Amino acid sequence: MTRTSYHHGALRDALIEACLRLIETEGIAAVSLRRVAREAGVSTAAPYHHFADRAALLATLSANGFERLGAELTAARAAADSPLAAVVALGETYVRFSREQPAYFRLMFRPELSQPDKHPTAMAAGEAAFGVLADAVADCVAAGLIEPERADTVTIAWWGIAHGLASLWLDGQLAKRAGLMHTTAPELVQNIIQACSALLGPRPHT
Amino acid sequence: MTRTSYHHGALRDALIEACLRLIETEGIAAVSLRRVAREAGVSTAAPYHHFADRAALLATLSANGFERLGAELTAARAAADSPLAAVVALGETYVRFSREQPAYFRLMFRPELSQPDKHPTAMAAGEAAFGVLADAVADCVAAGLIEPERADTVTIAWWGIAHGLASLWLDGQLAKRAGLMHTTAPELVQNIIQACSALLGPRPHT
DNA sequence: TGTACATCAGTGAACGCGCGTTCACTGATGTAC
DNA sequence: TGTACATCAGTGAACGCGCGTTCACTGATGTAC
Repeated sequence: MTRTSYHHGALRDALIEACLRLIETEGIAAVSLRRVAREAGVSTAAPYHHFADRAALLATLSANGFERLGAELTAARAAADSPLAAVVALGETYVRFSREQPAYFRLMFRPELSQPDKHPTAMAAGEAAFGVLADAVADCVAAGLIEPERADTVTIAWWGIAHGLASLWLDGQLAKRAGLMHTTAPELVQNIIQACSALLGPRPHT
Repeated sequence: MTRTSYHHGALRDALIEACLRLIETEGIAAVSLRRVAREAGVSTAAPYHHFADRAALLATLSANGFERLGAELTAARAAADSPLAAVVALGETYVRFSREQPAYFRLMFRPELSQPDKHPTAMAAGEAAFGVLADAVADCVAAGLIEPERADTVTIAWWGIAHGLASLWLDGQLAKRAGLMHTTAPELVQNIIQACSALLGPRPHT
C-alpha cells in the first residue's frame, strides 16, 4: 500500500461518493467529470474506465437513488401495522429520504440529467418505487378503506403531497415559512401528512 | 428601418423572451448569455448593456415569473365566489401557471440560479405570491371554515400539493402515470385538487 | 513457489469547444441652442 | 429648421477558463504453467 492513488476496483464507488458529496455541497451545476475525478484524487481520464461518459455517471447515480428509495419505501410498508398506516409511512419515508439523501433526490428528479429513457435500470427502479405506493393503496382498497375508483387519484395525490413537501423543503422554502410561522419544518410536515391522511379514509362527504 | 439589428430599448425584452424560449425548448442548461444573445440576433457583448451578468438576467426572469404568478393568483382569488372556492382556485391556478409558463416556473424554483437572496425584487415578488394564498386561507378562518390553529398547516399543505403536482407534471411523471391509468393528467389534477379541498372544510374527524 | 505474460486501472498531455466577461470601437439617437 | 455634441446601444475581437473526451503510455494485478 505504498501507492494511495490506486483504487483497484474501488474507484467506481469512490467516484459515486465524490459526486454525491459534490452535489450536496456545491449543487449539481458543480458536477463535471473532471471535478469528480479531482475530488476522488484521481486523474482526469480515470473515470472513463468506469463510466462511458458524464451522462452514464449521473444515470447510474439516479438508478442507485431510486433503488435506495424503493428499498426504504418497501421497508416502511412492511413495518406498518395497517394498510392505512402503511400509506402514511410511505409519505413520511419519502420526505425523510429527500432530507437524508438530498443529492440523490435532486438528481432523480432532473430527468434531463439522469436520462431515464436511455437507462432502463433507472427507469425500472423508479417504477418499482412507485409500485410500492400503488400496492399500499391497493391494500387499502382491498381492506375496504378506499373505493376502487378513487385508488388512482389517491395514489397520485399522496405522491404529489410528499413530492411537493420534499421539493419545497429542499429549496429552503419550508424552513423559511416555518420560521415565520413560529414552528419548524419537521413539525409542519408531520402535521400536514397527518391532516392529509384523512383523505385516505372513506370519502368524508358527498 | 434599414438596420434590423438595432433594438433600441427593445433588446432587453427580446433577450428575456429569447431566454424563456430557450428554457422551454432546450432546458435551463442551454441558457448561456452568449446563446441568448445569439438567439436574439445580437452580438455576444450586447446583453451587458442591459444585464450586469448572467445571474442578473436569470434573477430578473425569476422576479418577472413571481410577479406574473402573483397577478394570476390575485385575479383567481378575486374571481372566486367564496373563501373556500378561492383557495381551490389558487391551487388550480398554480398548476395551470406551471403548465402555461414552464420556463418561468422552472427558473423560479431553482434558487441557486435565481439567487433570491441577492435580488430583493424576486424575493418580494415571491413573498407577495405566497401572501395571496395565506390571505385566502385567512379568509376561510374568518368565515369559520378553518380553525385558526390549523391555518398555517393548511396553507403549506395546499402549497405543497399544488407544487408537487406541478413539479411531477413538468417532469413528465404525471402524464406517464395518467397514461398507464387510462386517464389524463388534467383530469387527475382536477380530481386530486377536488379531493384535497376536503381538507379545507371543518376537521373531518376527531 | 516462480516466472512469463495478458489484462486491468491508472497517468498526463493534448484536442477543440463554448463559456463569461472586457475592451476599444462605431453608428444611431436625442437634445440644446 | 440646422447643427454640434453628448449619450446610448450596439459590434467584433480578444482574454483566460474549465469542460468532455481521446490517446499513447505505464505500473499493478491476476493467472497458466
